[in-house]
Amino acid sequence: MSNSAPAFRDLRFEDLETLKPRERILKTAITLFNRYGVNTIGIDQIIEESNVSKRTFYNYYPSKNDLILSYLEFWDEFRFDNLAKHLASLKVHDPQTEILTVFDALKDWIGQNDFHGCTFTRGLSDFTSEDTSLLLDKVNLHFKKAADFIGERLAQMVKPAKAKALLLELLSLIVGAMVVAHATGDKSIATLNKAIARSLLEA
Amino acid sequence: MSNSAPAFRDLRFEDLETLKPRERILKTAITLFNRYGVNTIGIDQIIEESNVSKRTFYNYYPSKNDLILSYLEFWDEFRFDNLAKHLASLKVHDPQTEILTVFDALKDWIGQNDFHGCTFTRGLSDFTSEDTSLLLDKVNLHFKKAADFIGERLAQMVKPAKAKALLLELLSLIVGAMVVAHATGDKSIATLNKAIARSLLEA
DNA sequence: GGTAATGTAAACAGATCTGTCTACTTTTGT
DNA sequence: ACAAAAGTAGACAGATCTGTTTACATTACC
Repeated sequence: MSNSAPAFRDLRFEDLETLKPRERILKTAITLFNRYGVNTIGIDQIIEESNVSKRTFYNYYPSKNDLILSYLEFWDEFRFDNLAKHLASLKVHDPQTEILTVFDALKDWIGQNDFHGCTFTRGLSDFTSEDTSLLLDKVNLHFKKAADFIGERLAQMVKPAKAKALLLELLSLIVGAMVVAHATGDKSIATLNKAIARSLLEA
Repeated sequence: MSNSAPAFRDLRFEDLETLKPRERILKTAITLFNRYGVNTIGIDQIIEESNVSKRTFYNYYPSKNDLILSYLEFWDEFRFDNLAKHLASLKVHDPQTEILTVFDALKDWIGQNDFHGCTFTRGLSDFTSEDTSLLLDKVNLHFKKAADFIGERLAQMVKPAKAKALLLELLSLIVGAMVVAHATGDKSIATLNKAIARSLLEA
């Protein structure tokens, strides 16, 4: 696992044939991994659907795990960039408002066409073997970044003991929304949970 | 996929060598599937760790999917039996109390040694191919049973429009607790979310 | 005690998967 | 224009996985 991810761009909406091989491979992986999971999708299928030769594939991604790593990096980057965009459009910047903005970003994430559950929640279960420990690290890092973002703002609002409970509750509202949206197809849960989060923060 | 599950017993705490081959296989599968997932665990590994010959394995479980099905049935049965046990010990039986009891059962489930996330939440992602559609059906049936249990009681408490939102919120609190407990290792989330559920139901 | 059921051990077939390698073609930069 | 870089096509090795089969041993039961 050695390659760095390509500069961020929204590969999801880019035409396959206009992309260079490397990004064409990644875009195909994003689609297939999201839909069927990293374990059931083989290299051969990604190679075929991205119209690339096997040699070219292994030139850019020396192993399948490298590709999965880039896939995780893509979504991590995408999600935090999206959050940053929402934050930038805020008029006020108090901690509570910023925390609640996470639920607006969440709404985008859930609402994307072809949403098949949270990549990172899934990763908690997918990367349990020794040769995927680096991938599990990436997953945990993503959760840590999210927890830190919220935790830092809670620290400005409430006492530490209260902050600890609130952090767990907020994380639960976030991932709960994703799983419920995935399982039921009902996307209103993001808005419902934002309201619950607000009432918790104002209590 | 043809075999029926063995009569319910808590195989999780039963000694391997005291069990008959069929249940020895299932117990091994429960342990390994929970920890590493159904996709990364092979038949050969289950056969070896359950001290059974390949022939015997295929005698009881004609295919790997049969075993996974029994595994799902085991947990479905276990969870609803556990809920029933909690319900039986209630003094009062109003709808709200019964709904909140789900969080007590959830606490047991999360608190089990070797908890590695929700079997059924994971199944939503694991069973995405054509030859696992029956397994996905089982997963969805489990969620439907849970949703029905809560939904029937909500119908006695609030108006339909309110019930729809409450159902999603409660399901989110349940699965959110499981994922957060899995990701962080902090099991207090079950109790925290029960309190949130209570305040939602009393609003 | 003898027969049928149930078990062990392990070779084998066939499919699939990751990753390597060879031979050839196209693109690109200067 | 021409050399280097990047690409295609695809055979192949080696590992792994599911499921079958053969040959033999043990257990259970009437």
